[in-house]
Amino acid sequence: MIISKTLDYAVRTLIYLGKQPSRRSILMKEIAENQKIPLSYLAKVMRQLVKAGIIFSEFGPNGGYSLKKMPSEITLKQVYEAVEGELKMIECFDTPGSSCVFTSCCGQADIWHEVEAKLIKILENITLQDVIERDCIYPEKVLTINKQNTLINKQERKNANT
Amino acid sequence: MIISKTLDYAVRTLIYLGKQPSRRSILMKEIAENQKIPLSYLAKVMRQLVKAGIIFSEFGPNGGYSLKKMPSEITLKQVYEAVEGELKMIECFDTPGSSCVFTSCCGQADIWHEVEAKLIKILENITLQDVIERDCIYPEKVLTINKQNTLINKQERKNANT
DNA sequence: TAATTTTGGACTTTATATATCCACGATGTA
DNA sequence: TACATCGTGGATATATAAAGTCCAAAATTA
Ligand code: SF4
Ligand code: SF4
Repeated sequence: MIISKTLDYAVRTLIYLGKQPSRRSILMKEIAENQKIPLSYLAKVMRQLVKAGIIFSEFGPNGGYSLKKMPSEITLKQVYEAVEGELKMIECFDTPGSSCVFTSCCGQADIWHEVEAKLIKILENITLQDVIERDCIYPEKVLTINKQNTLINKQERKNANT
Repeated sequence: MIISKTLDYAVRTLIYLGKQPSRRSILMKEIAENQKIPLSYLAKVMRQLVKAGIIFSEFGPNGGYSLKKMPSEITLKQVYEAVEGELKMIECFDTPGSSCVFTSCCGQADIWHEVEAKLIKILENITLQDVIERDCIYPEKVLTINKQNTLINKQERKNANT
């Protein structure tokens, strides 16, 4: 019942991205160095975050990562499930592979399900924005993007440069 | 963030003990067979429950285990901590050995601490009584003991037999 | 004393989390 | 096109923790 190192890495990465004053892409290498995360392991975590639709990745020179949503739209539940898979307190229910002989008659499973539901609700109500605001080094310029801009990125930078 | 097998064993054991109509001692072997738990592993779990003051153990013939408190006085938090140790979401705080470079400046730790506090509160508000009542085979006679009797056990049985 | 049952700890096995590696695919620049 | 940059994907290794086993010692009863 403890936050894994992997999840810690993921949250720190998102904090780092969320704190960027502009939406430029950040190199994985920069994150790894700044956050003291093994680069080759971070690569894996990043992939999971991309796959979950939380961050945005770009190849090649000037490539890197950026948030795909506003910090206030990213919940801890999303981040948790991006790296750990679906949040389940106990495996016996909703799990095809499991085969506990007591499944059909167990008060415990019910109870854990209720706890699970409450925990999920808690995590759904905490956003990356909340986490960043709690950070002691709170940047003056926090990333705030219009929903319309969510998918613009390199293009934006290109236009800005001309 | 999943209930370990060990905790599942512990709760099932307590349900089994709590369902006993009288306060007689139950053999570890009986629990292991009834609950399909490896005997030699269960032995370890029982020790932890004894150590935590949740159950009562007696040596020798007619020995075995029984609840030390009423089901309504045993919370899931107690059971959790009996087998898993103190419930902590994240290690960086309150842990002397830990040495995260960000400890002094991390919004994440704060947040997890809040989640931890909420989760603990939830687990403190669920008792073994609640779990047993949720069980589909709810015994007519549920174990209910006066607080005064908490420590009487074998003596009780002896008197009853004469 | 002998039988019974828990206790304590050392030990092994198995599973999971964490970390590493390298060849490949996508992109930008010249 | 050629080349440098940077993320992707999967295979593999290592470390750590969970789960399970075993046996001799201690406590109790008869
Ligand atoms: S005993 Fe109950 S809670 Fe435990 S695995 Fe079986 S069904 Fe689930
Ligand atoms: S980064 Fe923050 S939450 Fe993570 S271990 Fe360090 S202090 Fe704790």
